[in-house]
Parts: sequence; C-alpha cells; structure tokens
Amino acid sequence: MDERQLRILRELGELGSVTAVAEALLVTPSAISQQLRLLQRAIPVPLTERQGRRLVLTDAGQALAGAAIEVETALERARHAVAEFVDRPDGEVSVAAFHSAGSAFFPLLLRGLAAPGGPRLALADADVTQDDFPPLTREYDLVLAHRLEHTPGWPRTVTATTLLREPLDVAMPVDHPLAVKRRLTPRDVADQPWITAHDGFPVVATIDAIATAAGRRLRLAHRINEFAVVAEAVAAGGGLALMPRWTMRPHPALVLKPLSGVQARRHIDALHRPERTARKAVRTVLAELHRAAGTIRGRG
Amino acid sequence: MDERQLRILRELGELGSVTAVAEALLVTPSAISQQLRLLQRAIPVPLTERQGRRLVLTDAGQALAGAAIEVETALERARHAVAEFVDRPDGEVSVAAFHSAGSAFFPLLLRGLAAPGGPRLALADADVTQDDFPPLTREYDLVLAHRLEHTPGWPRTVTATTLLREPLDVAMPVDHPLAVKRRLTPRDVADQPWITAHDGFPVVATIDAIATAAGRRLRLAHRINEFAVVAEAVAAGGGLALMPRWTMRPHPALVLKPLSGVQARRHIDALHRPERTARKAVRTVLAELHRAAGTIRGRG
DNA sequence: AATGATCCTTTAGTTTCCCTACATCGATCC
DNA sequence: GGATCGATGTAGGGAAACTAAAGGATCATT
Repeated sequence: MDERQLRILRELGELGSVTAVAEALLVTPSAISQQLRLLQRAIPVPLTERQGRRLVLTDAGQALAGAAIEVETALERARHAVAEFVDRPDGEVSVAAFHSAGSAFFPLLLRGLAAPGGPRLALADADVTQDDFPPLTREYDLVLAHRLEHTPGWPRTVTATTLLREPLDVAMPVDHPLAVKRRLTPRDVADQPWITAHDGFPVVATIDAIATAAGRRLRLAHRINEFAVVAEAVAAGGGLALMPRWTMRPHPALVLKPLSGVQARRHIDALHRPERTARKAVRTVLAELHRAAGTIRGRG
Repeated sequence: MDERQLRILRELGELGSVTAVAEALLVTPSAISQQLRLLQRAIPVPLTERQGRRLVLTDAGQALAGAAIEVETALERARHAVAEFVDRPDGEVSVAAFHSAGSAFFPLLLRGLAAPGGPRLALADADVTQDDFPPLTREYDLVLAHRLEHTPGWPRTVTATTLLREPLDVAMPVDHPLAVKRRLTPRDVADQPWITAHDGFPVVATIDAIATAAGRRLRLAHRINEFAVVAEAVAAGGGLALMPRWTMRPHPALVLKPLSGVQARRHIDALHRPERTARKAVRTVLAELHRAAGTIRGRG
C-alpha cells in the first residue's frame, strides 16, 4: 500500500471508472487496473466491485479512500512545509557580531524589530580573527564581520554586503601633545607607543601601513583586542591606538583624530550563506541592519 | 518528493547520520545518499548540511521532517482503515428477506439488536424467484432466501447457511372436510383445487411432487405469491395451499395439516458473499439470525 | 438478435527507477 | 601521518510500473 495506489483508489471513488482515473492521472487504464490489483493483494476484503462494465468502490474501498485523503493532505502539507518555513516573517534569526559592531548594531536591531510578528532575534558576540568569520555562517544566519578596505575580501562560499565603511581614527588622551592638531600624519604618530589588537585581527594591517608610510617600525607596546579595554589603556597613557569613529561610545577622557596619508578605514560587512536569505525573516533582519548602518553613519 | 524520501529525511533527523539511516532501513548508505539528493533536487533551500563527517538537517530540513511525520501517521492510519472498518461492531448491516421470512425474522432481529453500540440494521423485503436470490448479495450484506429441501442449492459464488428447515403444511378452512384428519396424503389432496405461487418460486416444486406421488395432475386454480393473500383466499374457499408452518402468523379461519409421503419442507437460508463476514457487524447479525431461527422453531 | 461501442483486464515487452558493489574523497582519531 | 569512519559518485543489475495489443464482458442501437 503506497501513496500512488491510495491516490488511484481515491480517484476511482470520485471519478467512478478506471478509464476516467487513467485520463486524470495521464496513464493507460491498464496501469490503473494493475495498480488496483496490487493494492487489493494487500487487503483481505474487496475494495472494488464491478457495476455493469464500470468498476466502483465497495464500502471497504470507500473507507480506505477516506484515509487516502488524509495521506494526500499530509503530503501536500509537506510539500508546502519548506515554503512556509521560508516565508514565515516571524522566524528566529541568529546574528553574530564582533564586539564593537555588536555594541553599535544590536541596540538598533532590538529596537527596530521589537514589534510582534517580526523576526525573533538571537544575538551573539563573536570576536574572531578575520579568517574565522566565514565559518561562523554555518552557525548563524547573519554574521557581522569587519575587514580593512582594499583587502582581499571574503571567500566565494559566503555572500557579503557592506553595511558601513567606517574610518579608523587615532585615539589619545585629551591632554596629549598631539591633541591640538586637527589631523595627523603617519610621521606624527610613528614615534609613539601603540596599543593594537592581537595578530590576525583586521586592524593590525593598518598599523603596518602607518609604519610603511612613516618609513620606520612602530613600537607595539600592548596587544588588546577589546576596544573598551583599549580605551581605558589609552586614557591611562599606555599609548596611541586606532579606534573606530562611529561604533565606539565616545570615552570622556579621549579624543579621536583623523589620520591622513593612510587608508584607515574598515568595512563592516554582513556575511551569510546565499541560501539563508531565502527566509523572509532573514531578509527582514538584513534590511534592518542596513537601516541601522545609516543611523550609525548619520550620527557620526 | 515521495513518502520514502520523507521517511529517510525524518530518520536522518533522528539518527543523525546517513550510515545510521541506512542500517535502520536495511539499505546501503549509497542508496540513502542518492535518495536525499533526489529529494533535495525538488527543494530550493538546503535540507541537509555537513557537520564534520556527518550529515545533519538544516532548519528547513527539520521543518520538512516534521511534516514527514504527519505523512507517516496518515499512511499508518490508512493501513488500519480497512481493519477498523471491518472491526466496527456498530456498522450498518443490510438484510433482505422474502416476505414470510421478513415478517418472522425482522421483529426478532430488531428486538435482539436494539442495544446501542451494536449493528445498525437496514432491512428490506425482496420477493424474487429462486434464481434471483444470489444476485441480491451484491446489494445486501445478508439475504434470506428459501429453497425446497433436496433441490440443487445455491451457486458457489455465495455462501449459504441454513437458518431453518420449515415444514410446509396444507392450509384449509377450519370447516373443510379434510380438516378432521390428523395427516394428509397426496391422494387426499390431489382432487382439490390449489392455490400456488407464480412459476419460478420455490414452493411450486412441491406441488409437482404431490402430483407425481398421487399419479395425476393437480388443478392450479390460482397463482398468488404473498402468503397473507393466499391465506385469505384459502379461508374464502378458493382452494388448498401449501403454507409454512412457523413463519406465518396463524390465520383464525384456517388449519394447517401435515402432509405425508412427500418431502414438503423448505430451507430458509442466509446468503452472503464470503467477504461480507469479514465485518464484525455482519457476523453479529448473522449470529442473531440463527438465534431468531431457534426461537421461531421453538414456538412452532 | 445482432452489431458496434464502451469499459476493464490480461499478457508481453519496454522503460524507469532504486538499490548494490566498488571506488573515492574528506574529516577525525591516535 | 597513516588508519578509520562517514558520505558520495559511478556502473550495473533487478524490480517495479508503464505501454501496447488483444480479449472478454456489458450496454446501446438497429
């Protein structure tokens, strides 16, 4: 007893003849007849009987045909199950972000998508080296990653859209001698001790660029990833540091000065596997991320 | 997307690896892999993904696997649908009977099966020639038919069980000259005018037997099928008639006298197609018919 | 009563589909 | 870094379902 045989039985009940079923299912009457015989072989009581030259269902056949409707209904529901899953506007969407993006984007996402009926957010922080951002798309629907402008970009396996192109400024205590200048050159800052991230993290490459532009090696005094910690270290006189202009909450004891002559700008990208945007809920969150990026850029 | 593929997807969700599914379904992992690929071909979003060297369901795959459970449930219900139909004790059972059997058996059936939860009766009268009883089993679950003892019996296509072997007596007015005798011989009645059924109806053959035993032709004055009408005709002096001893309500103006020397006995049989007794409700009614036959015999 | 049309079934042959066997590739373990 | 485990691809064989053609039964028509 399989789905096709039940389908045939049901159609026979509704259409009333083998020939009509055959036409409806686009096969020969012979095929219908054979399938009915196979179905009957599995059932100890007659499902069909001759009525003149037509074949009709017995009471037992009608009982089984009724059950066949449930089977077809369930199959139809299964066929639409994926589409429903895909089209749900209120599905759960997981978003991972490195720390500073999280602190800037997460509040805007939470407020922008607080309305009921919208996507339910599952937020997570994930501060990893640049190479480890793409694999995160296995676990999260959307991954906020950063990379420096003019770097190779992301592997083909993930789709990336740029949310923000954010300048990196030089952070220093408000009473630092360089704080009086409006802009800084690589030469201005080459003598200073630096606080930078661990190797493999995106911002490090800019430090190298400054060294190249100034023609000398920089002194890397401290290696701190977390910008909030970096800010405290800078405020305490531990050295200069590159800090994002928009995504960090301004520290009262620090000033940010733009840097000339070096590409000091990072991209904040949303990474995801291509198929993830098949879900409406994911697309909604992605759109909200772009809106949030506009807000962040505008208030900078 | 068919039942087997959905089954495989569901098992993959529960067992967590292609190999485990293959072992559970008693096929090779290659077969599972191929079926999953076929299923995936019909769905625009990934249903599975690699996790290390295992294969697991994506969220979309889990959504579809959930729908697969409904499909399997419906199929299982379908597999039991016929059995449930067959085992229902309260199904409708149709019973057809010739007139005198109906008047004797129907009241006993209705009283014996009045309890709720038992079979629902659909009774019908059907007075047909002997040859037309078997075809009635197409339309009715049980058919009460009659035939004379020592006649060929019913065709192989129907199952027959004898309910009653009922003597046929000679009916006459209470003031008839023959009414003084305890028993009658063929010779006693051969001179009398007779009231008999139309040709083709069972009782007619006994009339022939009487004629043969007496060595002369009988005078068939009237041809009346319905025993109630026959009784009135006999009471009015229209002639003698053969009448069943038990299944007719006694007429106040008639007496019944047994006949010697001739097999004057009819069988009241329950006919049905063999498969009909697969239904519990039909078996219940058949048993009740036998019980009713005992009652009728006992009060005779 | 005969003829033709309709409907179902049977048989034989072909096509399609699914599975096994075997090889390969990638991931994990020691 | 070899060994093992798990999944997948390919080729081939066998089962299952279909088509085509013929035959039998029923019904309508003349």
